Amino acid sequence: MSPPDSSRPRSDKNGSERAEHLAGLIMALARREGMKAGDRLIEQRLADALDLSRAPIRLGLKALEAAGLARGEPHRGFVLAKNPTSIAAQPALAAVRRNEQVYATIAGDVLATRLPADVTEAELMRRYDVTRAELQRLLDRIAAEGWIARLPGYGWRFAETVSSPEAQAQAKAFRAVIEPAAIAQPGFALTQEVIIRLRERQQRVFEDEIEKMTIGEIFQSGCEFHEEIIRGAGNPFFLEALRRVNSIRRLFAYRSFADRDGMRRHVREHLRLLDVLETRRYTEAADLMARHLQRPLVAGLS
Amino acid sequence: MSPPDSSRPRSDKNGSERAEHLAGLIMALARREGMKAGDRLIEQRLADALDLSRAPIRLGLKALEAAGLARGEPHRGFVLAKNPTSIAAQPALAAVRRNEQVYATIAGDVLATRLPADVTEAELMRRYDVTRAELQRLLDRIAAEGWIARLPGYGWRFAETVSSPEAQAQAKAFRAVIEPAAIAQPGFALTQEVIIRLRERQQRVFEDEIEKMTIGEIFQSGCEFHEEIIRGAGNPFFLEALRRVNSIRRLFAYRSFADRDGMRRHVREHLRLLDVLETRRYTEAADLMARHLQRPLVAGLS
DNA sequence: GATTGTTCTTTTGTGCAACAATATACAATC
DNA sequence: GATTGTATATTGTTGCACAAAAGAACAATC
Repeated sequence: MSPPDSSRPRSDKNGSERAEHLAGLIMALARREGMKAGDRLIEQRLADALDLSRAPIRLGLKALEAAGLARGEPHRGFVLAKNPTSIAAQPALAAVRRNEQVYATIAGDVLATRLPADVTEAELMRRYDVTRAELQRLLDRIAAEGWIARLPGYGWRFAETVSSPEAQAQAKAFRAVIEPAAIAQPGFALTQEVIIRLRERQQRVFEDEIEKMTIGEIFQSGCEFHEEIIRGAGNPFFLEALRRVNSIRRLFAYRSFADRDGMRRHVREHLRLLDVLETRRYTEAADLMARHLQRPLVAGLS
Repeated sequence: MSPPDSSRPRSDKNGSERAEHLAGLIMALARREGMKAGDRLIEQRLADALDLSRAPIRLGLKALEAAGLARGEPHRGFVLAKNPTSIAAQPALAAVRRNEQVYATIAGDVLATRLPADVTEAELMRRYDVTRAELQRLLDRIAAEGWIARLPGYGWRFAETVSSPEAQAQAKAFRAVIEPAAIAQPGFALTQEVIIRLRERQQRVFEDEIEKMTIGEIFQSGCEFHEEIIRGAGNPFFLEALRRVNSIRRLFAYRSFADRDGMRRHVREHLRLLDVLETRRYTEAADLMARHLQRPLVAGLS
């Protein structure tokens, strides 16, 4: 119909989009693990932690070096050049992949119901100007996160879980059921190591990182905390259910504002919960969790 | 390595695999709806119910006619030729699609841990002798059901939810938490129509169909019952969580034997539950549900 | 007025071949 | 002994042309 519009260049000439992405993953990991400047970045260890092999890790490391965040000597591997900070604060890695942007745009459009519940791939390809392959990866990811599903014929349907305005309250109600229940499960237990690791991380956040973290990171850290706790039930169904809720809550998170004080209080509750869990008073812990989840707090943040 | 084995014929000459599949869907629907011989099969209505358009429905109807299960007059549409019975009992439609078999085989292999947790697509293609496209559809479906997930690099990883031997008990524990809790949610409500429809269906199963149904069908009917109930909470997170558990329980179901008496008792409990729900005694209903779910019963059947 | 028959358009799946990314194994180096 | 460097095999992705499936609109029939 319209003139054969010279479509957007197939692949922009930034050679190393993937590499920068990997670099970001590595930095995020280093951050979570509380690594400091000077710590070694051991390929195999990173590979294991990220469920990859050394080849892609190495790409990421080279990108980190190019960005000045790591230093490498031949045969001696790489070393962190700076204390890892928020990725968002690293302009050198700011080449957020195009797909991320499209993802975010779609998420925004769905949340604002600017998209119909049922859509076809072709529609989306036109609307967001992506290739079929790119779109399919996106859709697969979204499907895995549980907010879109294939229709039997053509097209996809967004889950009501996202499109509805009450979704946030519903997510909260759901968590208020499963999280305390998980803790109250007969076999519930957390190893000392896990508790220590969680406490360290929360403490770090509490003491000096809250100010430097983005909303997304704070949210992520909260999710990981709760998921680690619920994992203690030893029942993957609880964990998986929580993961799904969280992946949807993440969509809302970007809209919520940063209330650093509220967050501090929130993290303090996490620490308190850990204390109770450590002494194995699980009934009490379940109770505490229930109250923790009821607190109003920052919209959408727990 | 081995001689270039003349691979399996691309597409066996059964022209209408898809059509038979659609026919099966239509019969299953007719069955669920309690239709009888002589009832009209209205294209648009079927299309709406199956989330498809009339084109594929029509294919299915023609296949049904070819199989002698429906009769069609020009310009007068199709009519059920026989009371719809178990699809398994319809040899004419027995051309279960090859993919179903592969699916079942994979499921079996995973349950019996004959497969490693991490697999690559190429491995699976070789092992089950399917094309890439076929395999991808299967994997997508399995991923949607939640028991496999893509790894960041190559390959896929089966969820521990399936591979572990305690999965069944864990599914039960999880349901015992969410189902009663859903009923106990503040806004819980079921419309009279839903209750009536459910009661009808359960009654039908109870009175004369249990004997004729396959394990899979009985299981399916149970799932639908519970899902319909939980939907009353108006919170899609509960519903979705239950759906996921059920799609995994379905894998186990095929291994369990048929205890028709246990099932009768089971269905009777469903009917009792409906009575309580009808009078809006939700606390009591939640209780009843909790007990219903605790009952040992047939392995894997609730 | 509802339903079916027919036709046309749009959308999606498929197979292939070149290409890119990842994994693996082993040698080299600290 | 652990870690990095390198080479090679394996695996997955992309774009394209073509085939098949699904959807939509409207006429024909009951």
